Parts: sequence; C-alpha cells; structure tokens
Amino acid sequence: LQSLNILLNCFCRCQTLGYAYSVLGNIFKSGLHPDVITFNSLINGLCLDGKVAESARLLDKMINIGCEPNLITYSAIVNGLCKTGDNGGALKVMRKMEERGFSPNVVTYNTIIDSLCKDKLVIEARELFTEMIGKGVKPDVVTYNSLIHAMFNADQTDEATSLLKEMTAKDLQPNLVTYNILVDSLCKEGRVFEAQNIVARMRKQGLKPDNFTYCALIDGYCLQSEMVEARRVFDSLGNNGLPPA
RNA sequence: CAUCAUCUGG
Repeated sequence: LQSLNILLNCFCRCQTLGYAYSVLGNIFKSGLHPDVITFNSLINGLCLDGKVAESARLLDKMINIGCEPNLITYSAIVNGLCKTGDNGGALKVMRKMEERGFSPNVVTYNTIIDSLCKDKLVIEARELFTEMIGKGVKPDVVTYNSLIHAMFNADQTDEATSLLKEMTAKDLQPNLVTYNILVDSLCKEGRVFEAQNIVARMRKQGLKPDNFTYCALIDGYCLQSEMVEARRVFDSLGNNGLPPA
C-alpha cells in the first residue's frame, strides 16, 4: 500500500489525476484498503486542481467508509480554498476543525497567512500571525517568508527588514527561499547592488544560489538596462541554468 | 535522513 500511495501521490502532484485514480483502482483490485494517506493525496490533488467541491465529496466518502480525516486532510482543503481565492471559506474550515478538536498547526496557519499576504491583506495576515503565537503555535521560516514577501510587495521595505531581524532574534535561520525573496525584491526596487550583497551573504552561510536567485538578478539588471551585467550573470550559467560546478 | 498539507523567479 505504501508503494501505491507513493505512486498515487506523484500523480496527484503532477495534476494527472486520471492516473491517480487508476492507481486507486489498483489498490482496490489488490484487495487493499486505501488509508488516510491515500485519501489525503487525492484530496490534495483535487484541491491543487481547483476542484475543492469534489474534494469535499471525497472527504464525506472517506468518513463514510470509516477512514478518519486528520489534520493534514483539513489543511489540504484549507489550501485548496485559499488557492481558489476563498480566504473566508478557508478560515471557516479552520474554525470548524478547531471545533472538531483538530488544532490547526503551523502549516495550517501558514497556508492562510500566505494567501492573505498574496491578496495584500497584510493587516489580517498579521492578525492571524498574532493569533497563532497566542495559541502557542510557533511561526517558522515559512511564516516569515510569506510576511516578508508581503511587506516588500506593499512597499514596506522597513517592515520587511524588521521582520527579518525578528526571525533571526527567534533563532530562525533564513533559508534559500528567504534569500531569494530578498534578492528578488531588492532587484525589483532597482537595488541590484544590495541584492548582490545578499547573494554573498547566502554563500557565506553555505547556501547555494539557485535558478530563482539567478533569474532574479538577471531580471534586476535588465530592469536597470544594465545589459552587460545581465549578460555576465547569464553567461556564468551552464545549460541547466546553474553555474558550472 | 524520504508514502500525505504551507513559502521564492520567469
């Protein structure tokens, strides 16, 4: 069952749900019973595909056959609602799961906070942020990444950098995504030089700049019409978009 | 230190 679950999840994440369902068929044919992970993968796949209604039906189905949904099930649905732009619905599901005794965890909160951030609802994102802290759910790097990104997008660069300080004060190490957000945002503001300093800093921490990093830099130079510099970065990359080892 | 949910460019 584990192997079939792995395969099924791959198809779900690739948005090839037809194949996922045929794996489900094989599970039945083999006389096996899908478990909560099987259902979670399918629900997630449907949600990522925007078929949240269908995922709700699957949720009912799993309950009917006696398979108890868990925190991950509900979080996947929360994500599906967020990705279709229904933040209100996502919040409702989160409140419902609390009533049913499933405490939302850091991932659940991160999902909604990020969605609010993307919709520029920075105030309500921060409200959820303080709510989670109040409930003893510790924000992690992903939480801060979403908030920092939102602050840059709202031209609150000062707030972004203060959040960055806040996270390191909490012993949360900025990760590759954090740095990519910084590099990209600085580049879009025309501060490519400072972005390069960030890149130097990430190298110093042993983090390897990746495709995102280089694309952000190239884009930044292009925006400044510094085509020679853009070209220099571009030429430093190999066929796979990464610098030669 | 690998069966499931959340964050970054184009």
